[in-house]
Amino acid sequence: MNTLSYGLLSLLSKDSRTGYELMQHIQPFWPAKHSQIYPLLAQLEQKGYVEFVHVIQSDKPDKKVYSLTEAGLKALQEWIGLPTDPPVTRDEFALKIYCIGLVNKEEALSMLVERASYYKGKKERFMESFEKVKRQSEKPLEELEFHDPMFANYVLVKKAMLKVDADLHWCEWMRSKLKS
Amino acid sequence: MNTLSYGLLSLLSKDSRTGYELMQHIQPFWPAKHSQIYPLLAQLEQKGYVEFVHVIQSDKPDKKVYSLTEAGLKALQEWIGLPTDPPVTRDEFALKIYCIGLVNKEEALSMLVERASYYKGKKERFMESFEKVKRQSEKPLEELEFHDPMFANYVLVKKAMLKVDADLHWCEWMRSKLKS
DNA sequence: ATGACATATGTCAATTATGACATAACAAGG
DNA sequence: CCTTGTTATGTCATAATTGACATATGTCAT
Repeated sequence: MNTLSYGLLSLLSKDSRTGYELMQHIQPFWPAKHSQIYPLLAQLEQKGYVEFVHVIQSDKPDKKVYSLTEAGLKALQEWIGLPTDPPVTRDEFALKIYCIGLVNKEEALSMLVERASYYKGKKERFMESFEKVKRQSEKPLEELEFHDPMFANYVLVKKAMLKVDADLHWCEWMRSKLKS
Repeated sequence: MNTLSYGLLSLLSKDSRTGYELMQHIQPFWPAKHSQIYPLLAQLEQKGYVEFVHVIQSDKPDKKVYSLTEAGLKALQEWIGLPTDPPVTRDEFALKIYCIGLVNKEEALSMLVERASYYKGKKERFMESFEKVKRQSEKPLEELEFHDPMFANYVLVKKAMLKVDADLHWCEWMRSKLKS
């Protein structure tokens, strides 16, 4: 059982979902392609941690809706108690910045503009998620309690926003550095 | 040629370094073990992008000091102009937070305290790097110019600090949420 | 002295992750 | 009508990454 498998169980602990949906929703925390997800779901099903029902759709292709089993919940709870690996970030842009002096200022500036716009797009999507959480929640977000199912959504979007703000802030700071 | 290979060239564009040193210094941008670095260096040498000299040491094991060649510099410059992959972060802790409601508040709080202390340690190390850059630089850091070899060190430490501050800020905010 | 740790390089099996291929049904736009 | 995009599931070869094993020297603490 690798981390991604536990991640899938984690998502399934809130809602039953298809492999396709799991693939989409796990991206912010643990990027993975469907070609990695589907085999892991089959494994989890064999272990009895998840189960699925075929759902026939007329407008779209049929799907398998997965749910967490009792055994899956138990496995998930044990995993939470285990030591947590530190986050891993691999950033090609930072590697390029390390030797940015090799190109001229104009090229460097255009790279930064592009990266800033990438982060702006990300921020926009996070703001949309934030609004979505706000709409779905009955209470004002600040009053959400620990055990409320919306609590995690709220705090994780907050986390994502803080990080993307830091990235954007650095980009803008760099741009002002390069313009002078 | 994968991203890590170009990353190694990037580091070598500033200083000649051993595989061991490259492994240590590339961690913040692109975590990798020595077992991945050494074979890539051999590949890069075969391609003529780097060269090395054996250095015999009496106090420590002998080492190979790698340098960037002209061909390596050319390859590096071409890579900088190519489109840059977005950063990838995999965060087990975030996956656990998603289903944090499964455990009690006390356990959640202790997980956050631990994660906060992890980030504090990271921040301390970044602050040391910052001080080191400050000492090595002749000019005040804010006055460092684009082509100064210290410029990249300065802006990358700044980047790391901003991100770790965001992480720490979120941890403390979460702690206050859980205590109430 | 004995074990642990840092330096230093290397190989190799196993795991993790990606990209390509494959199929299929419907929607939307040109 | 045709291409492109989304939904939906799956396999497989390849690539990237890790963890274990291997070796050697020196230091430092117990």
